[in-house]
Amino acid sequence: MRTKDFDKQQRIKEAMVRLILQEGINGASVSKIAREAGVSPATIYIYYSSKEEMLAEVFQEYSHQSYHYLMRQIQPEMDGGQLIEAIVRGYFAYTLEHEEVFSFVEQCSRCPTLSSNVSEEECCCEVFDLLHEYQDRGEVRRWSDPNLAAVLFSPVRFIAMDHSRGPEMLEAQLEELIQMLRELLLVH
Amino acid sequence: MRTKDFDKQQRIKEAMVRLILQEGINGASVSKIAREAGVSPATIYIYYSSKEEMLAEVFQEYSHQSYHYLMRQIQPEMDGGQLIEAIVRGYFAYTLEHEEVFSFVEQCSRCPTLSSNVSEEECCCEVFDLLHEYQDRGEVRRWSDPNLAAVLFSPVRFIAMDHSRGPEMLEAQLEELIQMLRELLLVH
Amino acid sequence: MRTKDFDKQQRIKEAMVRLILQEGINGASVSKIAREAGVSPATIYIYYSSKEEMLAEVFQEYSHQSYHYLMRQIQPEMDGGQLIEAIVRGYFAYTLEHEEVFSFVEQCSRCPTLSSNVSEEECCCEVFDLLHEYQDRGEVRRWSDPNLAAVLFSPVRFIAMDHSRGPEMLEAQLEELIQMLRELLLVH
Amino acid sequence: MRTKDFDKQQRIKEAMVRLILQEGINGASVSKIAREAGVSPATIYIYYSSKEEMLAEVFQEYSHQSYHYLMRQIQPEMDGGQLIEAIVRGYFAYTLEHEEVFSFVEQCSRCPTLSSNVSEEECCCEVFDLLHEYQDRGEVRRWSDPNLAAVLFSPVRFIAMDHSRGPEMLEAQLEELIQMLRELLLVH
DNA sequence: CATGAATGAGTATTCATTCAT
DNA sequence: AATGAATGAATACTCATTCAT
Repeated sequence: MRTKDFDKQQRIKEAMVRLILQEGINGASVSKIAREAGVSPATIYIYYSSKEEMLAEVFQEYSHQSYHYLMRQIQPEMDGGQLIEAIVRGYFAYTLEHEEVFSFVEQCSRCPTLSSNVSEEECCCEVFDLLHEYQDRGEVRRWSDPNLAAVLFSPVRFIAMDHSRGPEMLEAQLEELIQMLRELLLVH
Repeated sequence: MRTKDFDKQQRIKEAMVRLILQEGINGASVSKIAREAGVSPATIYIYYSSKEEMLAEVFQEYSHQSYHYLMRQIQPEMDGGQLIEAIVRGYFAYTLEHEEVFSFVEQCSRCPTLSSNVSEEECCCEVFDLLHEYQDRGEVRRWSDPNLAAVLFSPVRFIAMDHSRGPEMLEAQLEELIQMLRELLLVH
Repeated sequence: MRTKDFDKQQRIKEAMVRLILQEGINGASVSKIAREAGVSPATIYIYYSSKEEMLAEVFQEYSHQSYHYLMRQIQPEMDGGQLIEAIVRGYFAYTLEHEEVFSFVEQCSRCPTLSSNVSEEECCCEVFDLLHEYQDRGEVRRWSDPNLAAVLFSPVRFIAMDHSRGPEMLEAQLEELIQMLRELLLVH
Repeated sequence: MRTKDFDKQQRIKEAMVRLILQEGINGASVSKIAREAGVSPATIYIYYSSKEEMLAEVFQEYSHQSYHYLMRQIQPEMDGGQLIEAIVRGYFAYTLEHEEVFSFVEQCSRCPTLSSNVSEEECCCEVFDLLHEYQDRGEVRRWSDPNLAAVLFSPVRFIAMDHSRGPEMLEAQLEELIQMLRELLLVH
């Protein structure tokens, strides 16, 4: 018996994500994904029972990824100001480095048939744990978790989605956003 | 027969937006839209030269709608604090009242084949004009336009997209967000 | 607007029936039927909402055909013996002249998902009416309708299905069967 | 391990026949049969070289089964009238007890790609031998073998296929059919 | 302007079969 | 002998679009 080739599954996931970045969630048909991954359409159905299930499963999996990435940017000795900078810059760097996954997750989270199963807050609970520590140490203000998430992540995503600005404008905008969030979130 | 034709086109637009809310951008096929609008598929091609063009055109049109709605919530005699409340509450009310259009615009704006043509900033220029007045009067701080947009609109959208919370929780969250934005944006 | 081309629907039905004779109910795929009928696969779905529905509808339609054919072979002035001969020979002639339809109906009536909707007895009610007249006139014995159908039609079908015998053997067999049925069914 | 292998092949055959009763000859795919039998699809190809060959072989095998069953219902001391009753009731009992095999054989025997290889008369030669004895003893009339088969078996099959009648109606119908066949076949 | 019929190219999915272990 | 992974070709069906009226 041949053993399951998990590299093959990885290639399927990557092909799907790549195609969805290029052509939108519409354009990513099963046969295109198969061709892009170098497998037969039938092979996809060994790993996923339907296209819908595949989307949902990969969406679920990748929705955590940005927060894991983020956590790696943060050092324990940082103070509150550095933490906010690390989060904003780390999240933004993620959107650049993993453009396809970012675009994929953004598209899926807007799709009514997919988004219901994945909640943002479950994904970023590690970040919340960290923020709670800073709140307990009196460095970060005690705004509620949902609003912390709302102001920390969605403005960065908003900036990352706008491809019209040049790199130095972006840098200036990020810099200012960090300043705004420091004023808003740090205890003075 | 100007009104009748206009009516038909309006019905097509509404049918499309309704379908996209229900079934996602995939599920809205031309025939389904036609059936939902009560016209023949061929009729749609009288008003739009292709499905792609139809999506783009209606997206363009509706992407302004939330800001027009917003502007109607604002009275000239409001002070800065009232302005911020009106913007946040107005925008959130819009996402509830025009759920389909909101979902449609959100989906389109993440779709790589569509979003390139419509920039958020063009859509909310009226709101910027207003904010500039308040900045000139020394009531609102002089953060850059892109970051003003980022913190004023995307957190509200983020909250509006999360359907897991009950109404009284939502109200508390909005209240807190307004307080946060007042601290951040008003001159003290 | 183009008008529905009922000749096209006829060609679809004939193509289906022809294919099912040649390759069995397995081999008759929608695309093969379309190719055989000279239309696009999509066209079939203008006339039938699914393959299952198409099979069921055409089966229903054709299951009456043999009995209509039969009735045309019968003259009012025939006596009981001539009636039985006309039925047996007429039914057998039908199986030869409409080989594809006969094979199609035989196959469908054995398929558990199709046969439940079509009852043989509804199809041959005209023949029953006729037999009742002969029973009332004292020419045909008063066996029950189901058993009349059982002995009049199924042995003929059984003979018609066996393609191993030559024509003169068949003729002799039919002749004998007629004699058997006369003995069994006529009042002496 | 002779028994184990035999077991596996038996399970495959039974799974196939069961599935064909439930879903028709279309619905019985190799993978479904394998799943139903609890073996791998590849295993089926150890016992049969193709699906077509498997169908043909199992059809061939099972097409005799009803006549073997029948022969067991018959005692040597029966007279002609009892013989006919035993055949009719025995055959009918078979269709009830082995519903799946009966349905399977009926479906296969109508399928043009399968039926050509199996002739009914070869299958029931034991029954013919028996009938010839009764004919030689002057109890059963000397109708030809094909017509004997036609009137003895196909009406029963016809009745067995009609699932619309209740059990007591069926009993009455069988009773009458036995009477008919006694009149027709016995020497008076 | 408006239509329903018509379609070739595409959709997601399953098929019978073979491969590698 | 037996397996589950793998597949190219096929499945039923739908798509965006055009045609003829």
